Amino acid sequence: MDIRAVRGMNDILPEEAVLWRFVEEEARRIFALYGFEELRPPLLERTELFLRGIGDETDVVEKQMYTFTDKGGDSVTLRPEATACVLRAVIEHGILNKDPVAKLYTIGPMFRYERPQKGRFRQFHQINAERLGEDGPLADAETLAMAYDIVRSVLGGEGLVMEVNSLGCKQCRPAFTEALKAFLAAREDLLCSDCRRRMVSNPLRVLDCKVPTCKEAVMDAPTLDATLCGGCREHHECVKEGLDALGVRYEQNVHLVRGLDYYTRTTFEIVSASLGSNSAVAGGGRYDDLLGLLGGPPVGGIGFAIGMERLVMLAPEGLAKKGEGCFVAAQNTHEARLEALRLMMELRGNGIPADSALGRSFKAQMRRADKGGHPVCVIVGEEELRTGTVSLRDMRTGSQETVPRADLVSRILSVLDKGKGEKA
RNA sequence: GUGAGUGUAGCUCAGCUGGUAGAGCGCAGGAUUGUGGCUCCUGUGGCCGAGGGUUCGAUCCCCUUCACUCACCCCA
Repeated sequence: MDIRAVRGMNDILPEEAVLWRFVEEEARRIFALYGFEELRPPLLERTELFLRGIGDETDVVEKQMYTFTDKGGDSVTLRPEATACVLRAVIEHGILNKDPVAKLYTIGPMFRYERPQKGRFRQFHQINAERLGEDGPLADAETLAMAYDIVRSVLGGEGLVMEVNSLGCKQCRPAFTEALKAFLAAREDLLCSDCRRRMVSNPLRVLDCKVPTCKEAVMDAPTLDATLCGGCREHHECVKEGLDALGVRYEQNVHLVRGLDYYTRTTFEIVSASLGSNSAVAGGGRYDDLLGLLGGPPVGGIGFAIGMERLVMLAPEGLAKKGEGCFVAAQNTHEARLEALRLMMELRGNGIPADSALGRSFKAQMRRADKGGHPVCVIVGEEELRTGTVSLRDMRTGSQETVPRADLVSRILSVLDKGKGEKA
């Protein structure tokens, strides 16, 4: 084979897709519980949307976007994240004019041109939520709780930590940034070479550095919560009260920083130690100025993204099971095979999945019935044809019964039901 | 963009100081001519990532290149 998948873009094979579907279904179920509705924007947007939305000095925009000129001469970009896309759609369709509050989710692929490694790909998938028009802290708390619920529904809560922080607003953050720059400048010789560069371009990032000496150097750096303005401080305290009320355990992480420019006030990450260096399963926060920046009404919002690859990677074994149906095996005669076809159509007509491998030897058919994990095998042979019956073999116990053809559907339904009951 | 590691069967991997490949799993068939799993037997399967060099001879040594993986960076 010469042609391989594009670097960083993965096939999700049938065995894995079962789990992916499970994860998506859990997310949709929980979104519905929280009153969120789905919005599906396109994968391709005008490049300027991301330049304005994400910030043109961020890494994502500077070096990670799949940008090209289309045949009409427009610069377009495969979306690197969903927030800007959803907000664009909200503004374009005047959604907030009909209802001042919008709770939206979207699930799908994102694209960033990065070097792939564990938990990081060029096409990756996010479960994304945006909540617009509610600027109060309790909306933050509830949104964080929802993110945690989704992650926990797949991972079970073990080894997960919800980390929260406040980045302040456009009034109080500049003061903090200045204080931090001054602090770092005084300790420049203790920092790694990357951090020396960052202390100018993006001083907040230094707080997040993983180099031990840097970690030590910033131990007693000025912290955000010390310089937050009264409004931000109150907001943050109330978010935490809300999380307490919702029963979400969290840790304050004053070094938690986000890579996209638009965040204000509340930010959070859900991290898992077992993910290696890309430890965040989910991340997000509040963006009070973004909607206005993109030409929408001056209201705030809060959102998050959950990394599906990372979620799937951490999911326990055997979480999602294949749907159960039956397998139809026929003896090697033309008549038996035709009868098998008729039976399968009748089964499917009654909503029962029916698989087969009619061209193969009878033994091979039975083997496939077993490997496919079907609980029931329907057997059609000369004997059954002659007597107007079919044989039903319970593949789990090995017991077999012969029933009148007319009773096939009802018998199978009851066997499948019984199997479900035993599992539950 | 930077660094390190790894490329051998569909998958996971062995292959000694250079002599043109092996196992397990899988798949197919049989033992069991109408019955899966367990067991046993048989079979299928490879331009040893690609190109060049050294050598009588290279999966093995050298160079180049590509791919993958991990880490940095950044993020979900």
